[in-house]
Amino acid sequence: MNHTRLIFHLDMNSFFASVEIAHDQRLKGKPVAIAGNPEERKGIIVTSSYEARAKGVKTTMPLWQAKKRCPNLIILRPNGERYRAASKALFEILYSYTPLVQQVSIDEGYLDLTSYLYEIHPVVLAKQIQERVATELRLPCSIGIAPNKFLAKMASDMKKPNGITILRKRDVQEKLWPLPIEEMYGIGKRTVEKWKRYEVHTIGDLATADKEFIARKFGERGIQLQERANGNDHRAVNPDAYGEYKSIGHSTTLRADTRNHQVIRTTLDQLASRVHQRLRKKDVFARGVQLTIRYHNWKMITRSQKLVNPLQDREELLKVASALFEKAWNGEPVRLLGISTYDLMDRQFAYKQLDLFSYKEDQKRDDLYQTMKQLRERFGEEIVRKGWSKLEGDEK
DNA sequence: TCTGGGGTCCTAGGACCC
DNA sequence: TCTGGGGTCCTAGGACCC
Repeated sequence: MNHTRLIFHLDMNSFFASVEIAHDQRLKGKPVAIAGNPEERKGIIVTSSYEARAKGVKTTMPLWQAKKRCPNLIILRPNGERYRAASKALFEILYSYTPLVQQVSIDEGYLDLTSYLYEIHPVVLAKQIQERVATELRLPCSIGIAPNKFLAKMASDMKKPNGITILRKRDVQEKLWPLPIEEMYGIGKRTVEKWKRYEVHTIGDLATADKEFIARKFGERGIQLQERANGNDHRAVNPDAYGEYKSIGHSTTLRADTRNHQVIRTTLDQLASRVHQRLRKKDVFARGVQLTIRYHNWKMITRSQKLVNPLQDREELLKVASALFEKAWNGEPVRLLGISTYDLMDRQFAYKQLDLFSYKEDQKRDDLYQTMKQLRERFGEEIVRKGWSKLEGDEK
């Protein structure tokens, strides 16, 4: 039951920038950043090389600000195709070690290598993987080695680039606890202040705080974080988690804030098309639709709707999303629009559901037919017909 | 000259049912 | 003549991550 596991977390170092450098060696050693097009108001840093970071370039920073900090910054547009190809090659390498690989994003994944535990030293194994990624793909990565996912994740973050870090349960107190609370995976900018208000400044503070107190102030989530701060995490490496989407959606920032119905209609139309294409590609149906509006002042609202019958059809999706928009829009200029689908199900389940639905409709018709028949038998055709037309007339 | 786009998970409140 | 409590589903918002 209580077996020791061997979990790796592999994290690519500045993935997009590294792929570009691997593709064009002349970029090596230079400050490189990947960023969107400022003309379309998408000019933010997606990622950057370590040379750029050294100059103060940071992810999500507006491009103009990055240029100010690093005037000789080499800026490239994202090349999704190229990154997906590199990612595919990376995971093929990982799968050659074990089928127990859980991809968590394009450039990051967990491996359950427990079966190697007494065969080979974990660090030797990690070096081997790192070497292969470096020689076959010309890409750097960091690997965290631990008995569970949380510790492996924290470990891979400790040495970058090209790091290998072991974090055993017995190392937690010495290596994990001194870290500031903001470095804890799962605690973000928004809650750091709250934690600090309660004198929780380090991961160690969180680990050793009174459990009742944590539960009272931070709820279930707080307790979960405290468990992890103590090095406990029982989540399994789940190879199927990636790709089993819970939602599929697209959103886009408009070139300019707008109240223009035509622009909004066109945008929703395009978003519906993109979402529809992906639903079809995965061959899934959705039982829920969510619409997102971000206003000129960055205020964001969402409106969602559950559906009786699962949909995949583009027109239906557009209809639901448009209706949600009309209901939600306060008339102020819109900055961003998004359409997302959720409660997804495979085709065969969707059809079962549709069949069931039409079955119910049929059932209702049958019931009505039976009732009418009985009425006719009791009161005669003429009376029933009059009653029926009176009813219909009353409705108008 | 502000601030992208893809997701997951959690919480809180209201409706509704028993 | 004052008003329980639990469970489930749905919606909206928000935190967080890459």
